[in-house]
Amino acid sequence: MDDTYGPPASARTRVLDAAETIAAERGVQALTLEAAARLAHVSKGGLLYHFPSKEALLQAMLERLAGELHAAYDAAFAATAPGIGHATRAMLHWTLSEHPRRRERDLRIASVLLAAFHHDPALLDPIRALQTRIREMQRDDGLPPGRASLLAAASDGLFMAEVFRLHRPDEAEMRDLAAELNRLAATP
Amino acid sequence: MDDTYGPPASARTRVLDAAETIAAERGVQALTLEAAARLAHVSKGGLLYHFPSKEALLQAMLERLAGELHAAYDAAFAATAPGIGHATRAMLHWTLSEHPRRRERDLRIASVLLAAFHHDPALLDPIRALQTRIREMQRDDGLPPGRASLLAAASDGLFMAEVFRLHRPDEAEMRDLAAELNRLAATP
DNA sequence: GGCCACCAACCGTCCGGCCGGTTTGACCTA
DNA sequence: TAGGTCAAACCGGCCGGACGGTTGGTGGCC
Repeated sequence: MDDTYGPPASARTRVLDAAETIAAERGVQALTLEAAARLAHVSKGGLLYHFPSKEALLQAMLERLAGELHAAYDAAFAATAPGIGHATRAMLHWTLSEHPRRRERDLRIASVLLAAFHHDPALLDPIRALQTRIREMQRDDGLPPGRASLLAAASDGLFMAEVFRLHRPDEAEMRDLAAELNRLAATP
Repeated sequence: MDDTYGPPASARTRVLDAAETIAAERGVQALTLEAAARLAHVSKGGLLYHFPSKEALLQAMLERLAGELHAAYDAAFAATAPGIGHATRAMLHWTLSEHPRRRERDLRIASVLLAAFHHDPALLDPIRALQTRIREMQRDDGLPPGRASLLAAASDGLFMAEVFRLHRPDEAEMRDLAAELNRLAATP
């Protein structure tokens, strides 16, 4: 979110933030143009000035999200020690990162994905592109065949548990799981 | 689906099948009471005779699905050789099974989950119960700590790629991935 | 006759999208 | 610097359609 101080956020940004907040806190079906406009302190007409249709709004949300995720992965890659499993360890570093609002972050991502997918599955294309890019970087990672795929799938699975509010590992289980993941990402 | 021959399917069953078909083929937002009734050759009033609300319909879909999945897991467990990682190998056997319509099966499950979740996340409780049961069986599986969790997450991740129509491994990648999964499910 | 299964027309609500305004502020010109 | 111009940004009421749910029936079978 645009939580930096300084000039007040533009109406466009406020609408995007509001839409994400509604989807995350009240669910996909609560995300209507009127609700987003109201939370962003913009009239419905004003919202439609920036996003001529609901699909345009969702598309903009997805593009912004995909941009952030690309940048986050690149940062994780740069901050990860080179060597065997570089791209894979970077991916795990990002998914397992313990910053305090990890849960909120995942919930926000999940809500945007669900809202967009509900309207039109094709809207997820920017996310598919990110996934493809990471898979390509993993290809020459020096890990045994199937290993990178397995770890990517596991990472996706943890995320899915968040998306659908399924079983979330407790702290101890998470620690063991993370250790196993990291071990497999560095063992040829 | 109820594709056995014999007495014609009851209206109730036809409606459940129709609802699943619509969700799978045309997406969650196309699943309306009218559409389901039409496809099932039942009037809207007739549908509401069996399912007094949309929520009741979705709940029935979920319960039927959860029942099938419980039975499928039990069958897989019985068909799996005992020993280290029994419950985990059974889980993998089911998710990786190569029966010809695996893709359709996953798509159908995904659609039901999405439709129910969209209406009310609490409707997924029967699925959560199944997941909890499998986790409990895995607890005393004789695998190193974190291993069962990892493999369960990977299994979920493969399923999530299907749910959101994301990257699906090609045949070669799938073979390597399956080999790696099975190896890890049998190695202490 | 009476009940079960089903029908078809209808209703109220909500939501996406449109439209005719109105304010704001940047830029020009004399 | 006062006045004028114009477009970008924004307003809020309205409409049409779709969807979930209701109601008053109707035919067949025990």
